[in-house]
Formats: sequence, structure tokens, C-alpha cells
Amino acid sequence: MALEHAILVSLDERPGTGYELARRFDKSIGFFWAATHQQIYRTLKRMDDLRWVTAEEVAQDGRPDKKVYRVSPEGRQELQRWLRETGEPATVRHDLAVKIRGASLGDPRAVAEEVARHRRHHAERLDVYRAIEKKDFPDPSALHGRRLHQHLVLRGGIKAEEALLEWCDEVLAAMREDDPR
Amino acid sequence: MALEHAILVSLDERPGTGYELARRFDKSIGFFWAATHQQIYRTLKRMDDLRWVTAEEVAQDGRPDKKVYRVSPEGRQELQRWLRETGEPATVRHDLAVKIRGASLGDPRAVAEEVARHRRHHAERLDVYRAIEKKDFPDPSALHGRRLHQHLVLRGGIKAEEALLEWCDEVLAAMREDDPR
DNA sequence: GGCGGCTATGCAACTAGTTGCACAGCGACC
DNA sequence: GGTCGCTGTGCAACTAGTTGCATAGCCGCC
Repeated sequence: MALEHAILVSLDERPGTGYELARRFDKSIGFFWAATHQQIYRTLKRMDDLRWVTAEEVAQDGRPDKKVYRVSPEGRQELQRWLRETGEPATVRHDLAVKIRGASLGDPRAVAEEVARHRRHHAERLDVYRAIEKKDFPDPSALHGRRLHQHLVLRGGIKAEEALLEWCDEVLAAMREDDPR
Repeated sequence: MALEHAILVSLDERPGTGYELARRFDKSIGFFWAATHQQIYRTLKRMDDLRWVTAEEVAQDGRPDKKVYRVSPEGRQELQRWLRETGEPATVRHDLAVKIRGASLGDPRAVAEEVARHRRHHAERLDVYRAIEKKDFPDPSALHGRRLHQHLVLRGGIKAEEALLEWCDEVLAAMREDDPR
């Protein structure tokens, strides 16, 4: 399970509350590891029990107290242990691929429309990634260490979305030719 | 949940036992929807309760009886309903990306080695996909209907693995330049 | 003056997925 | 003669992830 480790990486970059982490998991690190606020709160609690993080309660007025978490030495050690571990490549689960494969058992046009929807999503996502790259990494060749690594992860997102976009286009073209309306 | 639907698609192509389905999920359809034999047996049982499949018990000698499942009319209807449904794009979970992003908090060289391991895995997987394409779809432009859809899904796998391979190479080159040994 | 959205946390119940084990006979290999 | 792997099914226990709800005050909008 890598949620703990994704949280450790994120908290190491900047301490924060469960709520803030949930925001970060809606973007940035969450582009490569999805998580809801529920999961994050539960996991932070467990990590606190394990002493991988320390929580500092901060009173606020006008809103509930918040707990600012930061990585402890034990947490950093655990992260280093995990980084040395070998892991299996992520298991894939693409309902869209299953739908395409089953298209001829239902309405292929409805499936084509679903592919078009996904195409739009991937195009948007790609725009977001490219905008981040332009803004945060204007000179990629000058990068080192942490900043380099952040950029490389973003590059992975860009390459994945480009491939998905091309695939959607290929599928749409082939299905249109197979069944011209 | 698409496991039921992946099973429906697979059983519609050819009826089979839980064991056979588990084999298929180790390759072919399983390249796009991972599942263990445990999950498959449990799901088949539930699908049988829902009358989406029918089971025919076949006695064998020398080994346990087997249950050959096939899709029922209700199952086909459910599949058609699902094909018309819109779904969200798959949530991603790439521990490798998390590891790269955290590389500078541990040993970047160990992470680079992990990237190299994944690179080998993706290169192998790409070879498998290309071999299947060459063998099963020698003339892609002549395909229609079900065969076309099967090929398009395979194309998605090829494009995804190509993108991952290129990404691994980019990461390895950049990390080597950042930290030449 | 009400409604929705933001910050902030969390419980409870559910669904899905993983891991380990068990049974059982066959054939192949060493 | 024993171990390993294949076919075939399945239970039990666990871990992970999702969904719905609750609390609670603030702010801005219509």
C-alpha cells in the first residue's frame, strides 16, 4: 500500500492538515495516487499511531481546531525503507477497454460516444499538465534533485495522457469507418 | 464495478469454468482488468444468484466436477445496459511515480534501479502485445465488428506500454545526468 | 432570510480486493 | 518414492476503498 508513502512524500514537502492533504490529492500528487478525504483521515490516524507523523493541534476561532501533521524521523526512515523495496507494476483496470471489447454485444455507437467523452477528459487533463509544466518548469534542463523528480513525474502524466488521447482518436476513427452513420 | 461485465464479455465470447476464466484473466482480457481466481469464483456465484449466467455441472473422472458457465439473456441485457452507462475515467495508482517523486528523500540510485526493473517489465509486455497483434491481426484494415474491437483494445495496450517505456527511458536518462556515477 | 459552498474532522456501513489455506487426483520429473 | 505443477472449487480472515451522513460556524449570493 502506497497511500501512506504518498502522504509521507507530500508531508515532507510541506506539513499540513488532513483537509489540506485531501486538496493536494485532488491535484498534484493525486494525479498519480487517487484518495478521498475519508481515506486520508483514516490513514493519518494510523500513521500517527505508528509514530510516522506527529500531530500538532492548532486552535482556530470561527472554525474547528485543526491538526497539522508533519513527518517524524521514524516516518522518514519508513519512507527510505519503502523506496528501496521492489514492487510490482500497477494492476490496470480500464472499464473503457472492457466496454470497447464488448461493444458489438450492445450498441457500438453508444460505446463510441463514451470513448469521445473520455477523449475530452484526457484532452483537458493534458492541458492541465502542460500548463503546470510551462508555469512551474520553464527550463527543464536546469533541474536537479527534488525539482527534477517532480518534473519527471509530471512528464509521465503527460506521456500517459498523450497516449490515451491518441488511442481514443484511433478507436473513434476505426469505429466510424466500420459503421458510418 | 466492471468485473461482472468483463466476465460477461469473456463468457459471451466462449462459455467456460471459473478456472478457465481465471486463466483468461492472466492474459487477454486480464491485461485490461486484473482479477484473481478468488474474485472470479465469488463473482460468478453472485452472477449466478442474479441469473446473469447459468451453470451446467459437468462430472469428470480423475478430477473434481466442473461448472461451465454461460451468459443468460438477463446477463446479455445487463451488459447492454452497462454499455450505455457513462463512467468516470479509471483512478490511477502508480507507486512508481510516488517513488520517483520521493527519490531525493532516500537513495535516488535505488529508485533508478526500480525504474529500470519496470522498464524491463514494460518492454516484455510490449513484446507480448506486438506478438499477439502480428499473429491474430495480420491485416488490421480488414477488421470489422467484434474482431475490430478486440484489436482496438490491444492497440490501447500497445500505446500505453510504449508510453511507459519511453517515460522510463526519459527518467533513467535524466537521473543519470543528475547523478552520474 | 435561506441556501450553497468553504474549512475541518470524523463515524458507520458497505463493497471490493488480497492472502492464505484446504481438498483431491493426475501426470511428469528427478 | 517424493515433490512439483496442473486442473478445479471454495472458505475464512483480512485489508483497502467508497458512500452517506453528521457537526459547525463562517462567508457571499440572490
